Amino acid sequence: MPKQMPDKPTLDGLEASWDAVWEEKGTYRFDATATRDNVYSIDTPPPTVSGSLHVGHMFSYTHTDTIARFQRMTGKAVFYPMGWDDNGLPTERRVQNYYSVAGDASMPYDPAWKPKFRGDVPKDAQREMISRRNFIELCQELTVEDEKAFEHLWRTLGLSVDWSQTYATIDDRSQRVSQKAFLHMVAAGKAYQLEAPTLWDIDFQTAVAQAELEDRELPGAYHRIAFHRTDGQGDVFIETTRPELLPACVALVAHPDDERYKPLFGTTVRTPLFNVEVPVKAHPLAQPDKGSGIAMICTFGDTTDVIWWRELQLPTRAIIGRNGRIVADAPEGVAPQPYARLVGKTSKQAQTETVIMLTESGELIGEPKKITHPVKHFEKGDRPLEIVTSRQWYVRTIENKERLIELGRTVTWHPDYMRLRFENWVDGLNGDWGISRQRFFGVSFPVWYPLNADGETDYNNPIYADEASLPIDPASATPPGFTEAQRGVPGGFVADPDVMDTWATSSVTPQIAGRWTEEGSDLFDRIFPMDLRPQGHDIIRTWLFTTMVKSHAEFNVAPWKNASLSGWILDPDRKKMGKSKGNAVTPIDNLQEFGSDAVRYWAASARPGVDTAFDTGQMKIGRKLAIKLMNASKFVLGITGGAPADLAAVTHPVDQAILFRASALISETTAAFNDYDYARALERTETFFWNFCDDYVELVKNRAYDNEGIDPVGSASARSALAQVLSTLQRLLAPFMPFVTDEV
RNA sequence: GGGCGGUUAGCUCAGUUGGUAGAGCACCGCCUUCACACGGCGGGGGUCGCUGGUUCGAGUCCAGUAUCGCCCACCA
Repeated sequence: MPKQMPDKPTLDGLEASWDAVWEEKGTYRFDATATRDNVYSIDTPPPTVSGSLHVGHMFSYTHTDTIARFQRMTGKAVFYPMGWDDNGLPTERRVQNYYSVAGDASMPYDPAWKPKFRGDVPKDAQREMISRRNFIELCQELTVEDEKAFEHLWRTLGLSVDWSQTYATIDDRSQRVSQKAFLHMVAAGKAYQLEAPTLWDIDFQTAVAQAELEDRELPGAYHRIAFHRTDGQGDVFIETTRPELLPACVALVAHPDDERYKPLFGTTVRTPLFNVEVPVKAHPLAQPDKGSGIAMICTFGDTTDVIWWRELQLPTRAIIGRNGRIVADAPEGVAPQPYARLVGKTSKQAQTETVIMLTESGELIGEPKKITHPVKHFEKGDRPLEIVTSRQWYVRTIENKERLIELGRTVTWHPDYMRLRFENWVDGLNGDWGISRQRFFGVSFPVWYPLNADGETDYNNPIYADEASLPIDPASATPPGFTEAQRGVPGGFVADPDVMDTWATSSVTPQIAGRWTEEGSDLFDRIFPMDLRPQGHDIIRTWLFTTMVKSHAEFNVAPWKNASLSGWILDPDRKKMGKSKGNAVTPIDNLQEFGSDAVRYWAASARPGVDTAFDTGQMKIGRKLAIKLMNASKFVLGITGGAPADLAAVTHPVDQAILFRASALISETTAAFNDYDYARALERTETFFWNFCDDYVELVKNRAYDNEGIDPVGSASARSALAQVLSTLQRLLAPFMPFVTDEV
């Protein structure tokens, strides 16, 4: 029903009132009967609900929303779901602290169990061990509150999401889809398990994937150490930053063309202190200009060690345990006396002790030379990664590099150069994708292993769950053909204790949102491959890449037609916001201060992919624009009485000219939107709007009023043109400022 | 070492077939006249990183270079 035109239009309160209207009318509901060619589907990024809200969220989600609103206005049925990423380490850590619990994958589910504490954990409380399923239930309980806060923010911001299409990455639907996709890959030979050296976080005690690594500059020192030639011809000097790995040394290596070391190839040397005979080998990866040009190979100091160990077929002498401490038993052949002095120590402590021993024995040459060097870390971890041998699940990527790049080229990238980041990442992969994690809050592998008569696990004959039984937790469910009483006993079975990496779940968001293979649902066929994947450019190597891998494995097509990459929000010091402490702004405050349309204006002013400074000045401009639109509309509607435009009445050349320009603007902005350049569409519309107000309106004002009644034809012409252009402007601005345009 | 992006007014940025440099903010000045003081109008301010080339004409195209940032590789 028409509202009374206010004397003084205001932006205040529009968010709440229009959100209620949109919800009540189901304005943004997906039409599930629409056919694929009339659907526009969006693979919305599920935000990490255990993280805090920040302005970066509003920024990138606004970009997507302008596209969604544009597509809806072209007549498409827009599939715009929302997911919550509650799966993974951040949630797990919060749950541990909030309820004072820890997960134990071997414990059975106890449906009656309740937590003793909720946030009010006494300092001396002992963490209670609970089953994985109980742990997951706590995670779900705790994240519900966060999800509410996010939904409130999104609604206030005016995201035209269909709120009946939501999911959480740990809910049953996500688990079923993740497990099913996994079983398909196993059946097709695209996923496999392998016991191999793995990058390992000693604090979280889990494997870590290549995509989760980050380098940090740490102080270190080159230690020059003497190895003794077994032919009695003197010593060979190596330089190492990790002398504590001496007992793990399995060979020395130099470049095949290095004249200094050529005579040594094929001979052996003895390690200092530990007195192990190791060969001297040649390998092209050895760099003559690094250190002394000859390096010790340890199992394992870094990823190059792994390559040498594999390619030169060297033995294994592992000394670092999964907790990062030196293991109790010395590898075979290692002198026990000096080794005993290292047992139980951390790498750092062991290094100090080794240096003392080497100094005592005279085998450390000179003072260690201090350096700083990059050291690999888990991006969420504190201490450097170690490499330990462990059994993990992998998805084949290396053999599919070419095909993945090819599929990447079937996607239209916005901006286009982001495609190269994807291709560079794929091109640079040096191992398959490790998807198993030794954690609790994640999707479990639907797998058990038989135990032989001696109670040993038979990893070669895994028992896979039936697809019909998914989702399942093997720690609680019993494999086909067994009874629960056989769990953990010889001749029985054990569950796979691991969970999937968080990316192994979020990499199937199109399948989750689209209810893939869900009984009674044909949604997936209507939305897949999806039209758009919007996301930040920082997670091309994770989310975008892994989604491509899964889509390739299951469907052999790219999961979307377009990928649009949003930039970062930078604080005024050009630092990434939210990373450094104290500069994070609460988004809801911005929305209240400037109005959602103004914040959306700021976000939409940034060109696709461009890192953008947080700028309240730009929000002020947006607010000004929204107010101007109100006032201009008040003027036009006041003069026309809200009557629709009669284009036949537009006879005056000035009026025809403005319609002509408006028409050109529609073409230009439509083209920009079709090219995902929302910023251009906004900028052109804004420029036109200000010219319209400043020039055209002032020019025709008196003729439109026609207070004297001397030119009714000219007046009608102006009124119709005003009404028509105002209507055009409302629609062109609607994707950016939905609250004020709907109000008008 | 490889790849990518930026470099235009004090600040944040736009500038799409090459055709006499733009916006907002900030600064200064004017205006409460019937859409707009949560405002309007006007003003000052730029050798478009640098060098060379193509062209009648280059912020725009080409080559080179400097510099900042991001990603990757290296990690003895």
